[in-house]
Formats: sequence, structure tokens, C-alpha cells
Amino acid sequence: MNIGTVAQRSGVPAKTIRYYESVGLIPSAGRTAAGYRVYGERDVATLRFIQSARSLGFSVKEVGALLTLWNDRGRASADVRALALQHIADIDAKITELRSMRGTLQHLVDHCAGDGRPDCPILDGIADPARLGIAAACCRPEGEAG
Amino acid sequence: MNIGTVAQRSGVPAKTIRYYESVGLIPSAGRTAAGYRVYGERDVATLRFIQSARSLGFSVKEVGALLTLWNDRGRASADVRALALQHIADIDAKITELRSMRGTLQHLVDHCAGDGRPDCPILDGIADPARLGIAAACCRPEGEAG
DNA sequence: CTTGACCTTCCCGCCGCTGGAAGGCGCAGT
DNA sequence: ACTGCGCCTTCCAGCGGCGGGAAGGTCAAG
Repeated sequence: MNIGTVAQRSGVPAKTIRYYESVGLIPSAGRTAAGYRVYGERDVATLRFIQSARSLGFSVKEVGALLTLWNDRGRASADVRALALQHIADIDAKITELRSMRGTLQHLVDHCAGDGRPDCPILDGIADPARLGIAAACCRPEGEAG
Repeated sequence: MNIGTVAQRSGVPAKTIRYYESVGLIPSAGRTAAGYRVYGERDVATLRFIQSARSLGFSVKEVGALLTLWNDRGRASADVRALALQHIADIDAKITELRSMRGTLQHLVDHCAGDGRPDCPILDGIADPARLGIAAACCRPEGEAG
């Protein structure tokens, strides 16, 4: 199987496969006499595994660790679980950050007339971050626990 | 004011200020005879604005647009609002994606014993993405609307 | 006059690819 | 045999948003 075929079957672009090889995520493929990379079914499965793990947000390095565990018949599932839990924690941190941004932005937007006039609480809020803090508390009724 | 001072007062590292200048986010600073960059109060305010906008997740390019609006006394707040709303939409898309990842991962983790044995539904699920779909539906009671 | 903190430019590295150029290989058609 | 096309190879550059560090100039204090 040439790289184009394995790319199509795994869903990983040929350039990306070469990249993964160059950074050591996958071992160097065999070569034909002409220098073409040669792949087998196992490689398709590996690349699908990688694709899937990447789509779950694991970094290439983390995928490497997962691959190692996947190939290790003597692995402890606890190790895999630990990686996954850590990744969930990372995701949670990102979500928290994004929600914080979103909340601030939404608040600013809510206070902006959004018409032809230049007065803009959004710009004011960005210009003076202290107001962002104020903004977060200024119009909270009282029903929300801090 | 030298770059170190303005860096300290704005919270933007000197290297980053030079970078912002190099990509045209801020205009070229004035120079002393010796070639040192010179800044004033206005620059501190601008850099704080930038810092604040960046912390809300705006890209450097978007911050450029915000800065232009900020400096334009004839702006329409609707334009600012539109930028902010678009950014909120981008953030929402990211949050949605992260939550999807999180959901899948959590599900896999829930099914993994996480002990010394090698059997691992997490690895199985990653290896065969079809199972991820199954995983999403396999143990849903019936109370959840699709 | 020296020290040390500051400033300057420059280029490299990070992550995870993606695009493109220049050249070799394989096979079909004529 | 030759042409053409599509695939393969390598290498280099770039995206965003900086940070590290080298090599060298400047400034104020002692």
C-alpha cells in the first residue's frame, strides 16, 4: 500500500503521515526499491487510532503515550485512565476559561446599544479592565451565589 | 518612558511590545538618539487595551480592528458589537467542541476499570471510533432527548 | 573606568500541520 | 519509444503569538 492509499483509508492526509513519521509518532515505514513508503493494514489501524485520539483533543505527544500503551499488551488500564482524566481536567480548564471570556463579552454586549452612535461600553470595558470587574457585579440582581 | 517601564506599567512584556510593533498592531514608537524606543501615557493605555482584549480571546488581528474602532471617534457602536458577537459565536463553537470531547472521554473513563489489568475500553474506543458512537448511545437510559 | 542593568537587532523554537517547488517513478495510451 | 499524467520523494516556508537567548550598544551609578 502506498501512502496515498493508506491516507485515504485512514483519513489522515499523506503530508500528515510523513509529518508523524518525522516526529517519531509512528515508526519509519518500509520502502520500495524506488523509495516509496510501504504500508499494511496495521498502519491503517494505527493511523485511525491517532486520528481518533487527536479528535479527542490529545496532543501529538499524548497520542504517542496512548499509542505506546495501546501496543503494550502488559499495560495497566489505570495508566490509560490517568491520561484520560488528566486530559479531561485540561479540557475543563479550557472550558472554564472560555466561559469566563464569554460571560464578560456577553455582559459588555448586553450594555452596548449597537447603533450608529460612538458610545460603546464594550470598548470602554476593554480599555479599563477595572470596569470588567465592575461589569461582572454591576447588574447582578441578588439571586446569584458568588 | 523606555520599553521596560511601559512593559511593567501595561503588563505587556517588552518582547511582546516589540512584536506588536513588528506586526503593525501598534505604530512604530519614537526613538531616542541612541535608538531606544520612547513611549508615553497613551501607549500604556493602548497596551492595556490590547492586553485586555487578548485576555478576552480576541486574536491579534481582531484586536487591531478593535483598536481602530477605539481610536475612531466617529465609530458606530454597532460595528464593535458585531465584532464582539462574532467572537462570542467563535467561543461558543469552541466550547461546544470541547464539551463533545469531554463527554466522549468521560464516557470512556466511566467504563474503564482503571486497575492493573490491560483491558481498556478507552483504548478500544479510540481504536475503533465506531464504538465511540456506540459509546455515546450504549448506556443512555431514555430520559435524554437527542 | 568599570560594572551591571537596560536597550537594540537577529534568528531559532514551540505546535501541528499545510502548501508549494523541484525532481523521480509507474503506468496507460499511441 | 515517447509522452503525459498522477503519484511519490525531499526540502523549505509559513500560519499565530510569542519566548529564549546571542551579540552588541547605552546609560547611570560608584
